[in-house]
Amino acid sequence: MRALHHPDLASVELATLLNALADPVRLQVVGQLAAAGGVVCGGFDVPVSMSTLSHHLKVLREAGLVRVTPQGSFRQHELRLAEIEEHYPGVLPPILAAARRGERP
Amino acid sequence: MRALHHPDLASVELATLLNALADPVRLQVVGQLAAAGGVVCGGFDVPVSMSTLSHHLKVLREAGLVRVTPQGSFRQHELRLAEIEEHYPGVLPPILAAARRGERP
DNA sequence: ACAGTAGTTCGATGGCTGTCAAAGCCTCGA
DNA sequence: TCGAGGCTTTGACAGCCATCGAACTACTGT
Repeated sequence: MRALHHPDLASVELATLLNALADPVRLQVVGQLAAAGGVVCGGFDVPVSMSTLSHHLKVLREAGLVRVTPQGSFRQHELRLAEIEEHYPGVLPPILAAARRGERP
Repeated sequence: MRALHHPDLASVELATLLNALADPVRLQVVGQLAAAGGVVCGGFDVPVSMSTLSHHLKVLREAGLVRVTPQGSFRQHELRLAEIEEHYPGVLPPILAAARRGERP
């Protein structure tokens, strides 16, 4: 499999990070990642096709928001909370809280 | 002049708010608004044309981020900090801080 | 009334983006 | 080795978006 690049948070623009979060589907994804402690793999509950979900996960990864680690034929996704907190302190937690508050089916 | 609509923050989606902030120019604008206490009118220091700036200010206004009040032939822009804080507590301040930290000419 | 200044809107354009189905990889288990 | 499951990539497409110059509106001062 390909290299699976994760950018250094220092090289990620704030606008890029916010842009990655500025989509309802991706907001749902990070919300579920935060709720599940990052253990979820492809079992996300989102209203899009598999290929579209894959695209969104790629956007999140390239924005430095999630780390993807292949484990067998699965892939584990987790939020890079600590690193983000280091470079953009205080930015992510309130957004996660608002996202969690905002999804009630 | 037209009605100059300002949305109720309760009807603004989180994704909309983040999307309004997910642009370098608009991030600069809100950064300067935060720094200047919201008194600036059209004296923004941004690398785009007047019409483009006007477009960005419209996006920010329709996302509930700024309030625009016509004063004579000028227009005063200010952040709706308190209202945003009420509906999305803790979201804006860290972003403003990061934006301020991120612009050094 | 007139000219000037502040700002918006229009029309056009090129680029980016979210979406899907279909085809392609990897990895595991039989 | 073969098949199946899990995920990615490709190709295509429609819609949105940032950008500009030019035309337009609105207000002020003379």
